Amino acid sequence: MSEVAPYLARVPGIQYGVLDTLTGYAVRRTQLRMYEDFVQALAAWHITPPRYSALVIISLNRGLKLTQLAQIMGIARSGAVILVDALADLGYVTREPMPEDRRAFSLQLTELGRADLALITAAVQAHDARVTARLNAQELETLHGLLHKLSGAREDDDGLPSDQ
Amino acid sequence: MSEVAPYLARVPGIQYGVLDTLTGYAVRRTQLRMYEDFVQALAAWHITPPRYSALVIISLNRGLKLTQLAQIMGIARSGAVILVDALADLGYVTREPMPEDRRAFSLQLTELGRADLALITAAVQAHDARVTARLNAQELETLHGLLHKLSGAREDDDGLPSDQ
DNA sequence: TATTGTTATACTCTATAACTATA
DNA sequence: TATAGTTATAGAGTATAACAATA
Repeated sequence: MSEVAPYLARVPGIQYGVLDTLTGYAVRRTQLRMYEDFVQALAAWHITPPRYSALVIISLNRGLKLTQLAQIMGIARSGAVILVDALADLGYVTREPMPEDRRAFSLQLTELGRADLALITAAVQAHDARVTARLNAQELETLHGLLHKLSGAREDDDGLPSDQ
Repeated sequence: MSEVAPYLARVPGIQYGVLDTLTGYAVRRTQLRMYEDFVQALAAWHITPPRYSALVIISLNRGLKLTQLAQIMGIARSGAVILVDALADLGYVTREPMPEDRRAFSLQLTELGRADLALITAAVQAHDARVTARLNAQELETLHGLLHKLSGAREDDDGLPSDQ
């Protein structure tokens, strides 16, 4: 057993003062709690949040190059290499040669990757539903709308993809 | 200039699929964006979110021991040592001997720490207000209430300190 | 010259475990 | 024996920079 309790759990009898008025602190508490639950819930699959995001994005956007994946995820190319290596080690992703550019590879989900992604997605959705179980459908919709405003959507961005 | 764009920024033309339906993903996007903005806004003060939380908690809860700070922040004692060392290097915190237990120290804010904390808090509040500028007062109140439900408050927890 | 994927390297943050001095 | 603070060490996760192959 660890000496460390869940991150930022509220301790009775402690004054938090201005921290309780900051949106950033509330978001951080929530994110740490959900992240931790995700990692535990998906531990058996060896899937972390970034790995799951990469799997979903690769599955939905065929022929993605490693550099594109890095841009989409906002990480360095060297980080994308490590991420793709991990997904390849799990047998979920392969690097396919691109005839039109022999420097690059096309990231592809394997059959196993596609099959397991369905199961993993079910586990992720169950985790998400469990953690948000205290909110009803309308509250969830409200929360998503508010978070969408905060997370950088531009006023003129309708959120729809510009092509495909 | 870095090769890396802000983390998880939405890329036009990319399909995100199930990711857009997950509360955890929305919270993570928001948290990363706000965290990054905090760090930039407070860079001149050498204050990160954990350092700020520690400063506030030390200032509001006199005579705190390092082990208690670690428990409150949900980190290991070794991490609290590093945190307190950083705040001590900034001249904001001192370790005062506790006559009743010569193993322990009482964490105290210095005069400089108390004075600068007021200025730092103003900068933090300005950052928080700027990042949440797209939400009106009622939306902010709604968001805080929803996040509070998600971040682990128990049904029977009125949020009030049990003593002091 | 620029780009793609890769490797080398380092920095930050976090953890566990062992140590010391006290209790 | 147990606890408070510390130190040593290691593991993620991230970054920058340099490299070979290709454009």
